[in-house]
Amino acid sequence: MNAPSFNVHIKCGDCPIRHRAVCARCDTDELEALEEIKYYRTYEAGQTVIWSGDKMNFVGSVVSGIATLTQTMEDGRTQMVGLLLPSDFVGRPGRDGAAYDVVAKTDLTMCCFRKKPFEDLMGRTPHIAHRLLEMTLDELDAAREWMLVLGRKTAREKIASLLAIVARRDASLSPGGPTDRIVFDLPLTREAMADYLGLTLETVSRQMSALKKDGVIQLEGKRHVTVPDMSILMDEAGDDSDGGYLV
Amino acid sequence: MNAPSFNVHIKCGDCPIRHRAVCARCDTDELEALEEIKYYRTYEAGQTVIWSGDKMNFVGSVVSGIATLTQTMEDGRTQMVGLLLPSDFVGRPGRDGAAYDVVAKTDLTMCCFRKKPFEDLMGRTPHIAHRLLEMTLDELDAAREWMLVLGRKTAREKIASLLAIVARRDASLSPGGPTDRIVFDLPLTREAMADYLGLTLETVSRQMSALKKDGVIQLEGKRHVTVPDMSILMDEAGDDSDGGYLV
DNA sequence: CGATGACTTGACGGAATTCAATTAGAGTGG
DNA sequence: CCACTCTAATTGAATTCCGTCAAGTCATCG
Repeated sequence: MNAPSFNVHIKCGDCPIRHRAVCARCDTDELEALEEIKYYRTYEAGQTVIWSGDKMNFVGSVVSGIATLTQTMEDGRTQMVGLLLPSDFVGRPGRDGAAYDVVAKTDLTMCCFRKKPFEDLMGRTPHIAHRLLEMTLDELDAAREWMLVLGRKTAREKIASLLAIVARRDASLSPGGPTDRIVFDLPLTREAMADYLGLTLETVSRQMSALKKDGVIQLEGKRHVTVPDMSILMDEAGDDSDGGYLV
Repeated sequence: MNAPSFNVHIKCGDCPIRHRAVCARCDTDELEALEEIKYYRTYEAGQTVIWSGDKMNFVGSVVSGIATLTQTMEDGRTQMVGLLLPSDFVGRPGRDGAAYDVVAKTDLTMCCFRKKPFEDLMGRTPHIAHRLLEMTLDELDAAREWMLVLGRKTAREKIASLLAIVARRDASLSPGGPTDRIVFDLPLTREAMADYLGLTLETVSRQMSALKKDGVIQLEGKRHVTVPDMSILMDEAGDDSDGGYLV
């Protein structure tokens, strides 16, 4: 088991998630205080960042890479309950134990703060507390959106919903009008998709094939997806065309 | 359609949810400021408190009664995404539109604040902001617990999980050791249970009958439930025996 | 007493899981 | 470069659980 490494360091001013993370509203002084107590960690794809039930002695933000939040039942059934993308916050101020497993799905860089100093700083810095509240409310909305997906959508709609989320996120990062074709790489294996969607990986595979056959998506290799017409995909997802979405 | 009524008034000091709601950490001065801007509303069972998409001009706490938070797809499929019990907070500071329908399931009393004054007060009152963050984090945990239920549990486990939650809540309010039999009234119709669990009402009914036949629960009438042995119910729910739970 | 709403029960069909076999692709080493 | 291995993914066949449709019960209320 390979340990996380600590060799990186970035100035907050140069940080790629500066304007989206928990520090987004901080002024120069506040950033300096954060700079004092922060440190970086990197994890390799597949490494577990935090085990459910373990004591958490740090909180932090995802700087780059993707991680998942999952719950597991005794008999091994697992459900992903969150997808952590750059700028997302990990950990809960005011609680010691971790409630979920956090697993790096790609190589991952985290900006960490020891919990106690961070909590103290948060007490003195309303900008941080306020931004964290805002982010937590967004996550709660995302979780509730996902409850509709898990509870009421068919397998085909679930797959389309997931693809739509990933497609949207990528579209927001790259240029091109809303009617343009969207191309992206799935950051998740079929198994991880299944864990997110409350399906088996076989069902995921079958529905991916079906969406491909029906021309809703095109596939090159297993992971490279092209969406020729986003509105058709949204239709398949069963959403009213706008949809307030994850992250 | 009968309008909500406004005729109640309670002093914050005498309020039954004083120590659990968003005002829980407020000192006397802060309570006075809240007292200034608050007002009560009551709704009858069945009334819709807020329509999804409507402009929200107030936020507030449930004082007594039960309400639900639901999402609906165009074709009518609905999923409950939250159960609002006394002390729970409704509304989102910093956002205008409501994201979900809020429906009173019993007669309901709410302690309301007009949104703008509340937001201003929150900016000046870290105790309120901090408590709201804490409550939102709890709700996020509850939503994620529920994602496991929706995504991975069988119909029987879902029913058992819901009964366990209601039983626990009632047990925490009334005396009796943890091994004692627990007796309570279901606050939800079969249909509301189905909406919560991502099932049909027929399946709910069948599984209730099955749990009754197997002696996991006893039923008098449709709603009055006795749990002879809580650990058996927990077993049926598929949880590891402790479980961090809703509310 | 009929009407209404909440709930139960049965029969059937279909969607998703389970079990199992096969294929594709990436990486290793002779 | 070509076997060989390992993991990820696809595909098929059988099974099962849950949803759909339909009928019927029970309690409450005007």
